[in-house]
Amino acid sequence: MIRKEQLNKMTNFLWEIPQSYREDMRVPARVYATEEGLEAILKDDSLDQLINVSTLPGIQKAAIAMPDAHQGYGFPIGGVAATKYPEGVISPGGIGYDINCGVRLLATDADYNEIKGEMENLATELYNNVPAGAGKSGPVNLNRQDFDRLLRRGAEWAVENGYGGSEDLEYIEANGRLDHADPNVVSERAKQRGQDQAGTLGGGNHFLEVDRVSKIFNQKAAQALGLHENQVVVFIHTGSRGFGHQVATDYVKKFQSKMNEYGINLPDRGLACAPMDTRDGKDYYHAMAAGANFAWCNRQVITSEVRKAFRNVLGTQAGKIDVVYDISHNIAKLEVHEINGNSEKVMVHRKGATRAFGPGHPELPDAYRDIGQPVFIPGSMGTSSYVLTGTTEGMQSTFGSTCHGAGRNMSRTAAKKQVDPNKLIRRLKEQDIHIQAASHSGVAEEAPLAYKEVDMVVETVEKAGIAKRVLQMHPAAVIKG
DNA sequence: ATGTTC
Repeated sequence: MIRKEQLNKMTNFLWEIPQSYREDMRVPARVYATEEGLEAILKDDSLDQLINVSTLPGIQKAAIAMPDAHQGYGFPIGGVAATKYPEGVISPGGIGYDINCGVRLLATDADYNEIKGEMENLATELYNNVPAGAGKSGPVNLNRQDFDRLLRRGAEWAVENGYGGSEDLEYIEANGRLDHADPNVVSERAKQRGQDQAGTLGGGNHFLEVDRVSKIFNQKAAQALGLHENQVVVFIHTGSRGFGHQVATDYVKKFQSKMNEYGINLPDRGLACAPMDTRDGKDYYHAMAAGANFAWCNRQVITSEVRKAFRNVLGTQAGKIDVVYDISHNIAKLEVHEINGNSEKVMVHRKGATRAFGPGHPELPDAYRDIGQPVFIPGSMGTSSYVLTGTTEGMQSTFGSTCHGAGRNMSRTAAKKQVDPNKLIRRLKEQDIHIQAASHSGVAEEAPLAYKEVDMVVETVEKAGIAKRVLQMHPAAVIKG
């Protein structure tokens, strides 16, 4: 395992393992962390994994880890790797098994103090409207032809079928649809698992949360996002469910058996990949795009169910519920970035990392062009969450990326041993936080003590200059799998 | 993350 002495301190918030550290490194490995944050990251294998990532064919500039980094499959969670297009590789392990896991924020017109008394009813109604937990099916159940159409069209499919309005699409990364999604390169098994899963939350760290805006750091940005203090907002964290998981499983297995054929030799099987200019590489990208589209559709269907639940409990009091934005933190995107003074096309793998484009980027909605891309950073269950925006500096240093959450610092097994879920639920209720969960052991696994301090993670990315705080939110109702 | 070990 790598030790602190082997890292060069570049700034108070950035550390580097030079390319000379190991012969097979193609670029340096960099980690954003405070001194204290680094100690936590060094406790698991995430930086050794980051060094392995730096050996990927075609990797550009650096393998990058965020302050919420922890050990994952092959690649660390909280990592960014950009590979040169088209001769570099694409790797399912650099994207994650939950393809296009991401976070969507909705803004209601309600004031927290006015609807506080309805929060428990709202939690129950949301829980009843949005199936939570592993293996649950949702309101959408499609035949194969319609499901293929959903995979091609993403969030658009949901809107066309009565889940939300077309104005929602403008406020989703990539407008909720990646081109080139191809159902023909997705296994039958993946389609079977996914065809009744749109509109479901899933388990693990996924959640549906009602929050109040508790503190504003940047008034101008908050205003552009349509957010103000004490406003009730809704936070949705989920991904592509069993569908994306099966796509990832299929291609990891396929690539692992063909690494010799591609002539690629890597230090960890979890890095299995294919050159983007091969049939296999293209097929995975097109399958991943289908997974991404499924996840956007999922969050769009859930949005529509949330609107229904609010109407059922509050009538017109909730007002119009708008999509603020929808970000992806497990995805690879073909983007143009400046590398050594040249504009280069790269496949930016973000695994547990959020795209954070700076002000002026053409892909941002008009209303957000001047403030930069909104970024949503959830804390652990029952703690606060943050809205940030991307920066110009981040475009240079991290391919326009930042962190994605608090990041675990304890295993699920260890958390289960230490936490009594009923006690935790009671304690949170005393703080006016209402939990509705499908699984009590899931609640224990997600206890705040199993996570790093989100405030520390957010402070690190802000001080490092790769994202800027806009506001803080505080939970009032939490739906968990 | 995941029909939580095809």
